[in-house]
Amino acid sequence: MNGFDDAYEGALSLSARAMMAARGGEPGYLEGLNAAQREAVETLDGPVLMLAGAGTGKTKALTTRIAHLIHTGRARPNEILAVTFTNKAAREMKERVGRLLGGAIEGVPWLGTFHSVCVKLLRRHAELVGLKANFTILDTDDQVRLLKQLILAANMDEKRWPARQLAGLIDGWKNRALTPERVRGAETAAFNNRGSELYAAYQERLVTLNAVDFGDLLLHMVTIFQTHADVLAQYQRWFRYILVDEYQDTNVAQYLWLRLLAQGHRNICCVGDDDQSIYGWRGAEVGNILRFEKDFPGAAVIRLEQNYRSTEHILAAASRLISGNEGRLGKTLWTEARGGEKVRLIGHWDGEEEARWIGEEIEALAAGRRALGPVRLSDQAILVRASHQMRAFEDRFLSIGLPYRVIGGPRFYERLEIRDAMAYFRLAVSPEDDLAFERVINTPKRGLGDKAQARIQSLARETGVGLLEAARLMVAEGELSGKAGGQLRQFVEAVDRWHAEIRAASPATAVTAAEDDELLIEPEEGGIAPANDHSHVRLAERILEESGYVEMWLNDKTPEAPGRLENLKELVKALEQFDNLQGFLEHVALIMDNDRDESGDKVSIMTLHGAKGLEFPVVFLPGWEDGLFPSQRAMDETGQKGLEEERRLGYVGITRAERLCTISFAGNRRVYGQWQSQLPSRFIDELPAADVEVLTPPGLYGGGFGAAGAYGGAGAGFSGGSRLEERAGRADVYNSPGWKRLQAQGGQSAAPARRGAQVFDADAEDFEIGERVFHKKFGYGRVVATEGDKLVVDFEKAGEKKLLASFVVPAAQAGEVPF
DNA sequence: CGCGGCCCTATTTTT
DNA sequence: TAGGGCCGCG
Repeated sequence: MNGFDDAYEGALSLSARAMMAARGGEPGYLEGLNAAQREAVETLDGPVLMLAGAGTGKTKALTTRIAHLIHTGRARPNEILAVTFTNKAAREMKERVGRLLGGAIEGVPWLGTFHSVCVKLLRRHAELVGLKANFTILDTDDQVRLLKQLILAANMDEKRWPARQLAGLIDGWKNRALTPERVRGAETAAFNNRGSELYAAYQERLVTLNAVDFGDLLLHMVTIFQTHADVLAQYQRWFRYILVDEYQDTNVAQYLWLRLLAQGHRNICCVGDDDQSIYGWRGAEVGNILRFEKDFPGAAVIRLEQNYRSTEHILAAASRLISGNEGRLGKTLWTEARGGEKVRLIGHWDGEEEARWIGEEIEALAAGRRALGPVRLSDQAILVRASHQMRAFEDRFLSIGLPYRVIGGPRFYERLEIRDAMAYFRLAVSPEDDLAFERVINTPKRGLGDKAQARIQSLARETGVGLLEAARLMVAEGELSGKAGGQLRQFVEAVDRWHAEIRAASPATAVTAAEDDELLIEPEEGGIAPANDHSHVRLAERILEESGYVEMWLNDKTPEAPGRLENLKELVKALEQFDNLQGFLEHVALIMDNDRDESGDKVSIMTLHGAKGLEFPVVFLPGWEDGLFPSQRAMDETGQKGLEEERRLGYVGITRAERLCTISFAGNRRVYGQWQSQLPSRFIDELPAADVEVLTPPGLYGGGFGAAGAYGGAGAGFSGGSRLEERAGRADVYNSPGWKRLQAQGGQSAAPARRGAQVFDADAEDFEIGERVFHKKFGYGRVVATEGDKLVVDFEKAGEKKLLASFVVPAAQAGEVPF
């Protein structure tokens, strides 16, 4: 996991071949760039917006730009800040920059995720937000546990007001750079009127615990920059050139952070593609990219439009689909590639059949029984909208013995046993880490149940010390009887022992104080471990042994236990690459990577979101059915905006394919255990007929997909107009019992229901706070707040939801509604 | 404290 | 349908 740092270092010290390969006085790395890429590389000063369509070589442009900045002497490596969203992207960039530069370069660029860069900065300035430099970073799990405590402390029903929901709310605020004081208006009323209050309490608690959550990493830095001009000035001077990857995914906090850093020299280069913005639901603001030119007047806007990935048909289908969105910056992707397969479209009777067909198709491709010639399994991918769709494929592939790999899923560092082990390590490093204490005090069971823990808690509160100290007091006073008392004593002693050992090994763990004018810290991630005696690895093993944790799993006879022990071994092994436990914990908090073995010839199954940035020769896009894709929920919650994001998701999906893209849908699908008839996705209607080949499955059900008629007759007529009527008119071509049933049942399926709801063309201002309303799916509730065209409604059954006013009717009218 | 049964809910996910 | 969380019993 840390290998890339070593690779990076290694690459930097390689021979300077790439740079020496100058031709006509030009550095060799400029060769092979097209005109636009070259412009993006050579326009070094001032703001640059690089609009890079899918498959247009943006990483190449970005990394070459970094190399060019360094090579031309424009900046020293460590004066360059390059931020990405994922560790994977950061790693890839590091490798490629290293390869480009070759020669002996002094220092390395600050190249990492927003979060990892922020941690390093925040450690230097922690005291400015009331933290100590060694603060811990909580993950979602810790966060939720903490919030749960606060909700209970506020005397709220944790069932009606789930901590997860509050976590989401707070996350959203942090994404928008809202500190508790800054939450205002209707939003203060969120979460049973206690939202901002609980948020404030949570922040206080975090400071007490000397902890931050992921959102805080950015938020605290923005706060520091906004309130300490000297600190900001220092970094503005230091980071002379800034590069940002996937700019369309930045949220408000990240945007502010970047703007603050760049506003002096304005040497900022943002790379993004508004058409690939698919993370709006977690706070990303496409607006950031759309208004770049306003924020940075005089910005050079460079479009990367030549696609090197896909066939012309695939590109044409994707382009047509995305053209349905409004407010795009607009790009026209083109390719020199001619010919190739059309996008294939096929309908199936149900989800199982779809999985069966795709399985057979994959095998046929692998065996070379298709026009493309043999395609390895690892060159084929299935991209689904929602992870539950994966199951049908897994079931099918298991039964036919087709090797597959699910990408995504539960991550290594999120596993129970890993989190437990980490909590032990955390406690050993920082005995005052109360959250870690809570997590492991009774794991394995030590007879220290709720009652004993409550007593420790209250003693800690009374005396104002941490939990471990309180536990020590209780032991000293002999307040806990018999077995539990002995166990607690042993626990405290063990932690003391581990901690003493760590201190002996590295007495000066304190982060060096910040110098005023110079950044002495090195940007690279910790963990390049030379003279590493591995004593911390042995300590970690002992911690897991002495705590009884390993034994606990040895004694466990559930089928998962052996796997968990394996994982623990793997965890300990990962430690070898670090100097000490502290370094490991630091690193791991941010690298929640889940690279699993990418070896083996297997089909990949993943979500569309997970596929962003990847490419495959052959791509299957199943489940293109209205309500599933586009997702009903996305449309309910954010209306047109949501639909457009879904469309971008479709665009991302199609553009992953290099040579063959197959879209499919099923007429019937089991949803929450109930059979539902489905309508083909509206996005299918938006594909260009000339680039699509409609496959009719022989002998399965009559007629196949109605597109044959549609394309032949109506042509472009599928967009616009009354879709409902059109679909009804086409019902004869959906010649399947499922679709017939749909007709008979009218409002039973998702699509007609949606239209039913839309009968009420209401604006948010038509509703009053406190008004009782009815929603088709969520039932009755009261309006808590209005926000633009949206309402925040506290539903009796469903809890609080934010949705478009048009999906809700006054409760009084609900009786008259023809649902 | 552990287990069995009941109830409830049910995208997308990175750091 | 299915999995997770919670409660109550032994």
